[in-house]
Amino acid sequence: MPDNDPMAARSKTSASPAAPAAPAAEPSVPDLLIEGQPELGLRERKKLKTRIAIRRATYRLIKEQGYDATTIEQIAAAAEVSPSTVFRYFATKEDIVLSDEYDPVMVSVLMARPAGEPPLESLRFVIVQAIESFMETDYEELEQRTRLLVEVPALRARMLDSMTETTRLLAEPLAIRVGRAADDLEIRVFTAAFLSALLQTSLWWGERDCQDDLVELLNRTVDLFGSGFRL
Amino acid sequence: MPDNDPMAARSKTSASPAAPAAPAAEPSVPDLLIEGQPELGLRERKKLKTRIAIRRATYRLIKEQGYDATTIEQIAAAAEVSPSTVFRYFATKEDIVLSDEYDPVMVSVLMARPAGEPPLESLRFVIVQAIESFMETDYEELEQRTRLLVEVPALRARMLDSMTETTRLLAEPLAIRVGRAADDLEIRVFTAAFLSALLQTSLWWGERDCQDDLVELLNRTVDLFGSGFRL
DNA sequence: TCTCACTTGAGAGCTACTCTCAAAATATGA
DNA sequence: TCATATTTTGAGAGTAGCTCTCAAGTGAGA
Repeated sequence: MPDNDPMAARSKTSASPAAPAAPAAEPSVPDLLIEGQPELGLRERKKLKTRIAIRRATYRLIKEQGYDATTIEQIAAAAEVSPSTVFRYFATKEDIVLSDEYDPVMVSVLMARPAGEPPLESLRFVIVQAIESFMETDYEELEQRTRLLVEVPALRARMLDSMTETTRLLAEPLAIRVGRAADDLEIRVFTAAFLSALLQTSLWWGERDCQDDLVELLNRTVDLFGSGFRL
Repeated sequence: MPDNDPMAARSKTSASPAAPAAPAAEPSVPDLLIEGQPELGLRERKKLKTRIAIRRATYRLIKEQGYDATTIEQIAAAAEVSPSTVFRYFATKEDIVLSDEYDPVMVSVLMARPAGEPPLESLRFVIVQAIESFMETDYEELEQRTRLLVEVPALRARMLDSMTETTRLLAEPLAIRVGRAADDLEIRVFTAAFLSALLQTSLWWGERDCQDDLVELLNRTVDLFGSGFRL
């Protein structure tokens, strides 16, 4: 696992505090994120562009130097905004890498599932669909993100943490579907365990260099849940 | 949920950078941690004392001021050591609150389980035993820790993160017991899901003010696993 | 008692992150 | 088209967690 060489990193940054910033091409706003929106004003479009520019710059710099060696200052310089602006768009450095907008989509997909479907199968559908759509949209990024998750503890921690929120988000509609209270213990435990299992599956995939079929792995994991863990 | 008031915190710290430190009584080394040790030298005893003093000071200050408002400097002052020393004993501020030595104990308990016992039941035994022993030793701390876990996102994140290591630690002996490879996907997923479920159960307990019987809750959670999540 | 290894404190330094304030850009209404 | 209100941005100062180095202090063993 080729980790960041701290010595190299430090001497590099002290030599040139702002990164060697190739000013990056104007980011165009991908259709996916606009779709269905009622005419974005200039302000909104600019914001989206800035957001994307920051993310792109971050991924590029991390690829070149590693996560730890990449500072917010460098990211800001490369994205041609000020450091303050970076923090206005992303709460933490980890969020620049991890943030996505899939959660609400997953919730609406979940709610659209036929009544009476077992919760486990509903979640299977939701997650497989989410992953497949991610793979179609930007397979490259899925892989890089997964690799980073494997390599960088801080990112793993943040991911784990954000799953807490996802758990809450999914647990509520699930509870309703099976006629339980919104804060039901079993529902919550089930959801959290499920998400944790998915993350481990992704990590397993990443650790093996993304060679396997991720969707198949996920299905194996879901099957394991259904079997009552008879190993 | 009474969170830390940042305004109050800031004005307090800027008024008196070092905490109002009641110098704290000499900590005595609890038997539990010495048990079976072959005579601790003076040096080792001192180290243990320092470790305990830091933890005590931290818990006290957090109780008085909240987690975020408590700085390492204050902790160091209250424990009567230098800030550098605090970091020599604990890698992160979160670790001061969370670190324990239960992991290796759990592993050895797990390995002592009868061959042929279903993995789920082995883990049930391990975890119930760990919690019960924690409750006997220091119920107060268990409660305070759980409450902090509920209230402080940073602590939750760190806890989640440390579970990754616990997963690895438990997965290997488990794999051996059922005759699978050490890095088997199913074993790893199972272990991670299980631990995640336990944490959620603890949080649920904490959110309800530690009123319920934690061991009973844990057993419910394990039962849910065995049922194949038929909700 | 002397020496060696370990532990500690002091202090400088880095970076993520927060806050404030004034300037720039955009939206809005006449 | 211009003037005004609202957002967004950059600059800069500040906090705190964490790392590293180095010299001084302290327990262990001969």
